[in-house]
Amino acid sequence: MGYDFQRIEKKWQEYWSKNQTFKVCIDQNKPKYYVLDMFPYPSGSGLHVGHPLGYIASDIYSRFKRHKGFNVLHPMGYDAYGLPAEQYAIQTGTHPEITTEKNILRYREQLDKIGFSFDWSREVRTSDPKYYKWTQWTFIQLFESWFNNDTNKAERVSDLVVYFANNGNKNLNAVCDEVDDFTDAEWNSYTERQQQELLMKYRLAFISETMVNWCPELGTVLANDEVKEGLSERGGHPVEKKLMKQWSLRITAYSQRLLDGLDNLDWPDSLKEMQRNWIGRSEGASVIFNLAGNNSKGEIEVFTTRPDTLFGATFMVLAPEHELVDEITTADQKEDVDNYVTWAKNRSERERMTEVKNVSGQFTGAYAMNPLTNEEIPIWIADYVLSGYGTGAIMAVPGHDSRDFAFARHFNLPIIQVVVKEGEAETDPTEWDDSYDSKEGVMINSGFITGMPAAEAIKATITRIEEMGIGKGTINYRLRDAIFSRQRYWGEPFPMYYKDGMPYALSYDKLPLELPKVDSYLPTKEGNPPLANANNWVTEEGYPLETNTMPGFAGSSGYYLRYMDPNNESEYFSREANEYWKDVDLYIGGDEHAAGHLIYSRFWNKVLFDMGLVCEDEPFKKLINQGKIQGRSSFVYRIQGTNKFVSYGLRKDHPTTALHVDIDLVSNDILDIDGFKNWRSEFNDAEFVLEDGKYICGYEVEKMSKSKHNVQNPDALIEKYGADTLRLYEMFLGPLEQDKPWDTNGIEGVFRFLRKLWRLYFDDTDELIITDEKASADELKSLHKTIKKVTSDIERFSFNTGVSAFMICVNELSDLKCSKREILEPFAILLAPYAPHISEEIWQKLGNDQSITTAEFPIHNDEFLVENTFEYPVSFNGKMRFKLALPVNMAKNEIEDAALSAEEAAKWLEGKTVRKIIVVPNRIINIVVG
RNA sequence: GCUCGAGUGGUGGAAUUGGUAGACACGUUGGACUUAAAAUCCAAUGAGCAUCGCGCUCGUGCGGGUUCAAGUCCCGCCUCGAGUACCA
Repeated sequence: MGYDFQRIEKKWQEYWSKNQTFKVCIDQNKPKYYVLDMFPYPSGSGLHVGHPLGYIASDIYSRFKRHKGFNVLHPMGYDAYGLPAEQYAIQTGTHPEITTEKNILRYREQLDKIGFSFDWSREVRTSDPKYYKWTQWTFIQLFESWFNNDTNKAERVSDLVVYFANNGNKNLNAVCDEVDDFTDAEWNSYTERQQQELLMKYRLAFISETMVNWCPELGTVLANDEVKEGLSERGGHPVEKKLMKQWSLRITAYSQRLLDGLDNLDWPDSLKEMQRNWIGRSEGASVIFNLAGNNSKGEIEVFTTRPDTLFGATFMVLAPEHELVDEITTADQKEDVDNYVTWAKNRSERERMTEVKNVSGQFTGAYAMNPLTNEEIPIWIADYVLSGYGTGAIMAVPGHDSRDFAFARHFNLPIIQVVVKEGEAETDPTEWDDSYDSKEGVMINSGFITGMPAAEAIKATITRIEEMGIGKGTINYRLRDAIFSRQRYWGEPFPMYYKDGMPYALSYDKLPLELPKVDSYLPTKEGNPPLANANNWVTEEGYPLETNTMPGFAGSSGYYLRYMDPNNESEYFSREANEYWKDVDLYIGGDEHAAGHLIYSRFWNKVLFDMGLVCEDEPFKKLINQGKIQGRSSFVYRIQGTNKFVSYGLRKDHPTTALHVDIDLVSNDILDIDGFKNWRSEFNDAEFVLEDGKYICGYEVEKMSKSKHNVQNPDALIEKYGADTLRLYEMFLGPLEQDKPWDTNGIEGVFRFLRKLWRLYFDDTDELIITDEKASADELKSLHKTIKKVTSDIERFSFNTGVSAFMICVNELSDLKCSKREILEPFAILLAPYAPHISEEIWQKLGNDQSITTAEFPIHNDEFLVENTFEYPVSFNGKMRFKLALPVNMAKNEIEDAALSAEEAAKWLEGKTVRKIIVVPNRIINIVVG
């Protein structure tokens, strides 16, 4: 019979499930370890081989940590809200809940077949009211919080109300929208509505009229990270800017803490870099320019990272949306300015981005004063200045900013050089091809800073403008507040209602606010979100409830916390659970979440941390991005105009068209011709030009997709080879972090390895052949070398080399005809994290009645690895010429003598002088001759 | 444009601290076993040269450099991938 993986895998999957082998509870006697996978969105097409890659790695690590005595939390759940189920509902009327449930069942079935050690008693689903109750609860926490810059953390709005009643907003250093000063007396005289409006400007979850990314095709707004190159991430539909009243999260309050927190995280550098870029901190100064002439009372504030170049500012540019545009535009320019503003407004984001090289703008007719030169400079508007960054206005320094340079050239505006490269002389800017943007250089034509290096001039200018009261050093961030409303059905309802036009939070005992049934999943005729279709969508008192729903990232922002205490009915999680499990020790998932989920989660966690609800400031200590598995598409080559197909090697002889062919019809690039003929009716009578009697297919590495016929789902492979083979093979494919093409060609090798391993323990009739005979030195060496290698490979997440270490060991033990318990029992434990089913079976057959998961991981003993001799590679001038076995403890000078007097050395020494001998003990001997 | 990452046999990849380049596996070729197939086992397999079983030369994207020694470090390029994009 041999290795009967189907029987074995079924048996152990049932055993684990029945015995709740992986159920985990708080155990103060054991150290905790929390291994988390990014939970999947259960899509209709089920798992393909790319999904389990990260799960297999995390499962190996979890099982390893259990063997090492840790209490391992390794949960799984579903990110169950999402667009596809909703779109399916719109098309078919099927409630998204039904579609989602069906997909989850399919996912679960597929996951179970791979033999993961998840504690399913902790499963969470973001769409489950028992879960989203806590998403809504957290939203209320955000609504009831504001950010105090003095303490650098979130505090309660209730405390803010007390402060306002006693002090007004004097001396308050909060992150907020623009607020005028008010006194305690004024505050106390305000109506409730006025007070609520003011508080809204401080809340961490707030509603406001903001410029949002509106996607007409999807009928919803999107957060910045959901827009890629002016198109929606989902579906690739055009996105436009639109002013709408929406919920947002004041994540910008945490910009600096989100940036600083990265330093101590064990995350890939590339991912940290992406987050740093996304946060986009830049240091500079804000400077106030007074308007010249009739408008002399007005002022324009700009942000610049180069205050040193202030003397070179020869004009100003405002974003077309800037609030002063109307006010400052002169009568004779009004028409042109209005036309430009209208034109700019109607340009899609995509157009604006792709037409970056086209310079456009319009003079307003107004002038400002350069505060340092007192020269009048013209004020223009142009859409290369963005309303959303800095102050939406810039001082243009065409000599030292390439965009300003292009603009000045186009509109014939003056250019002044104020920075010169060290040691170079001033040149005529009218002859330049480009501006000099570098900070390396010395100031010229710049009044009191002339002669200073630019870096020093930046500091000196900031000091001067602060003294003059016309500006100050400031820091700007690119990060925007997260827009949190979606005009969709399938998402968490906001626990909010409206009274007198202002939103209020529901009381906690009203949670969860369950998603209502609706007749239509589309927006209403009036253009309101789908929830407006619900009957009676009001509070008990009759106040209307919020009709927007939360975005996809709401449910995923704090799910790792719920896993700590998933069945708690009265709290999100208990203090005890949080203090025990603390944070995620290892988080594995894709890097597509760098600017989304991983920033929102960190923010979410920090707010809860500030409120004393969680004990760690950062949620994910170590993070690994598993690479994507790309598809490997196969092609057949049809001779144009015929139904004749030519084999890969001969395709150049004919004009051909390459067609994707289903990868299930191809094995080792050889086409199953009959299968192909039956694949589609049009190929029934196809003819073939073969090479060596075979039809060889071409291949290409592409994204896995249905249309390319290259999707590999794991079920068929498990059917054919078993889960243990799949697990080993996915790991053997290459380094975890690397993108790699899926190619089943190599899977046979891993399958052969497991069968070979089986034969070490069992004979042809499946009788155990293990003996209690004492192991030999060679056998012990092979085992202990492997223990050492496999342990260190798991610890550094090098799973592919771990698999190869197993193969080497099994090859060696087979050669030694080893069948000794002393060797093969520990070996089974070593393998258990990678191939748990076969290891359990062997373990049981060896007479153990407990699951192998309870066994202690073997520790290698260096004594068995000691060698008496080392085979030195002997090099001459760095080129290896021969090998020489010498005792390991031989003295350096003896090694030199031995090498020089070796028989093979003579030929290389003949007629040469030995200039130098390098001996690195137990490494290498290099003889330099000349 | 900017930021980050990667380029090693026919293929996936290994080489952890600068120290034998190509581990392990696939594929291919030849052989054993078998009526045959599957399975299994053995041998060869970077390229080139060779008085083809002594051996030599070249070889980790390209060009330089440091070093006794470079896939690994430094400088300059090329190609591919990812992120981001008028961020002042």
